Amino acid sequence: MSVNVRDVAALAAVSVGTVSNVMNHPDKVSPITVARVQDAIKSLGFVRNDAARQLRAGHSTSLGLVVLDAANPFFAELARGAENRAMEEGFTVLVGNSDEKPEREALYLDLFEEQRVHGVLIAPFGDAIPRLEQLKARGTPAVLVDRGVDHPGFSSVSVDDEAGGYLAAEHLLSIGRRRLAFVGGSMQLRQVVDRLAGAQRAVAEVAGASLEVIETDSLTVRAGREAGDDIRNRAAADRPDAIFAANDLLAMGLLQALMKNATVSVPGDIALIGYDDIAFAEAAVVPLSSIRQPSELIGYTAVQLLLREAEDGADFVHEQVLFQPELIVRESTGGRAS
Amino acid sequence: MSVNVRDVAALAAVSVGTVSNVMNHPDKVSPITVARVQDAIKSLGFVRNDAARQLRAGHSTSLGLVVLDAANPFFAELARGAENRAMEEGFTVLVGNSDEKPEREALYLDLFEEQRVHGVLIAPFGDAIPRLEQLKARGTPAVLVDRGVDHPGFSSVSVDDEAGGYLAAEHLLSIGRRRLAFVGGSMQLRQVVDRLAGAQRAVAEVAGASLEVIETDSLTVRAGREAGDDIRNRAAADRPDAIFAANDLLAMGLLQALMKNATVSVPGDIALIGYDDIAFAEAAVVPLSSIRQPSELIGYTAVQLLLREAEDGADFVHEQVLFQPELIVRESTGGRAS
DNA sequence: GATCTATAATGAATCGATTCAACCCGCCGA
DNA sequence: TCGGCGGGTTGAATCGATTCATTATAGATC
Repeated sequence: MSVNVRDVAALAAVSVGTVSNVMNHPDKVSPITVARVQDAIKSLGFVRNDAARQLRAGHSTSLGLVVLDAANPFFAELARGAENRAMEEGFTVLVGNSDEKPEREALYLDLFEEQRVHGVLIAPFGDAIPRLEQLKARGTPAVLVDRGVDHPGFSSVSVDDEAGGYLAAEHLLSIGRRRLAFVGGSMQLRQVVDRLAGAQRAVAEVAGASLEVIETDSLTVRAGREAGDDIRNRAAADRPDAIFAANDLLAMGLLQALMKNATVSVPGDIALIGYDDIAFAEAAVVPLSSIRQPSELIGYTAVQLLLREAEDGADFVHEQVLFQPELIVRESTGGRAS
Repeated sequence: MSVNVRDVAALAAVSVGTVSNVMNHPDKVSPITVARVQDAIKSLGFVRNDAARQLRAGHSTSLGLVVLDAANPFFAELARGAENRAMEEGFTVLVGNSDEKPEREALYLDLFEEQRVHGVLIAPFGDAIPRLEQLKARGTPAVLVDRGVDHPGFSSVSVDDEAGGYLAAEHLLSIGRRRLAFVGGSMQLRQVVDRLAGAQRAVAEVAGASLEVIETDSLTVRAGREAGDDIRNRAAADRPDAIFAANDLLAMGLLQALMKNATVSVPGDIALIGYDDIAFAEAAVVPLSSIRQPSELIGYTAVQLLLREAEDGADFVHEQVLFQPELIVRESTGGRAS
């Protein structure tokens, strides 16, 4: 049925080794032969079998990437950055969506391991470190993205979430708000915990300021809407006067829910700031203040580190890259329209 | 270095064939042996090599999906639907991003073919049919998504774009607008052409109505912003009084650009309707009217068809599934706030 | 002409899981 | 006692590209 190197070799009247060389080391083959083999390939419609190639090579030319939510533009951009860098080196990126579920995360890691991927990028949920240790022990390096590690055994590329949380809360305080709320979850996500910690630090510095913590089950528009409904249904006096949402999806959901029936005005009654600065934040009902992260750069850099580690092997020095977040002020916290 | 079936067989004191059977046909092996082999697998940390498996099997257990823009939530949802159905049958989905570029599209199709994927789902750009014919001839079935085909050789799952375009334009006309503009591109995309055709049909039915066509180079927020800047910079009298954008990303970009410096009011000066009804449309500066498509269902159904075709082989009857679009009215065309 | 070098080309061995024809062995029925 | 049956198990053959030690050829040098 399918055409293989042997068929090509026969038609071009050369050996299989030569066909292989034409595809992988054309400089080792005379130009005339190259041409003849390529003609044969074309006329037979030969497509090389990657499985056989991989089997021999011992590992694939793919990288695995596990994200928390593929529908979140932040991760879409991160993935794009990763893909770009990978493609420059001839690698492919397989994207798996954990949906913040440990079992799905595990499933993709298993899959990637069976595929003998060159390495794994992961935005981990909960404590995936033991599993990653296992991978590493079997020769598959891993880099954590969007999440720092104290663990010296792994490289990571992330943004200083504590600093970002501080920036956000400090900004809310600077515009005179005192009864802040933090909306986010799950608390299994380090990003969320760190952003909250930063916010708490900022609040502690200002006398009379408080920070209520409203935990959500995920970082989605839906979860934001639910939290927003709860807040809207409170007596006006019990509502916070500012909300820091752990990401922009939550913030968008909050925004929709709060403004329903014109119950709450943003930023009048409640100032709102998100996190990630996704493209849609600027186009929101009330353009959303946010904390910008270099999403594409994170992916790009992570692949860089991963490939270096795969190359250098055991004597690779793990690196913890930490980018700094940036405050973007828009109308949702009283900034002028852009 | 790596552990293989032979090692497992040795430790469990059975043959390699038995190890394989434990993994693939446990019913053919006595319970005691199964247990012994599984112990050996666990204690050695054996992970089966998918490349070897695939080589023997002749094809992988993956499906390829080529989308026009992975950052577009419409395709993110479509991919999720596809993944869900695929996972139910034990398949994996590899997602490739063509970015509306023929060469990237070709690259991913090549890649998928080398990987011997079970089948391909594709939202094609331009005329990919010949290439798909080639794939099919070599045994890889393909299903077109988000795009109908007259071609009987392929299944397709799409939404009636002509009807959707008609719905959108008719709605704009029904609220009294007469000087419509269609913003979209590239015209190599059948979706865009069909939506435009539907709009033209609606406009032709109303005396005194006109439709200007403003072509963009892609269906992105950026392209929308550029088109919006152009329109904003026109003399007020030369601006259309309603715009139908070929998708929501364009519409969001248009919205941002038009409202800059409060130059143009939406829907006052210009009514605006998008297409796809992505989650962010509802949360836009001015909540966006749109044409809703069952994105997740499209992906789900497409995988369904693809797997059936892969199963049945040559005697499979190709099916053209056509969903109907739905008009969603919001403030950007004067609908009441929800 | 003999010797050496550089360049091309060869093809058997290899990667690891799966398959399948052959085999083993205990047991039943004749 | 023997043939037959069938659940378990075996292990060589297989998938297809790549590698590498070996061989062949042409050209250069003395």
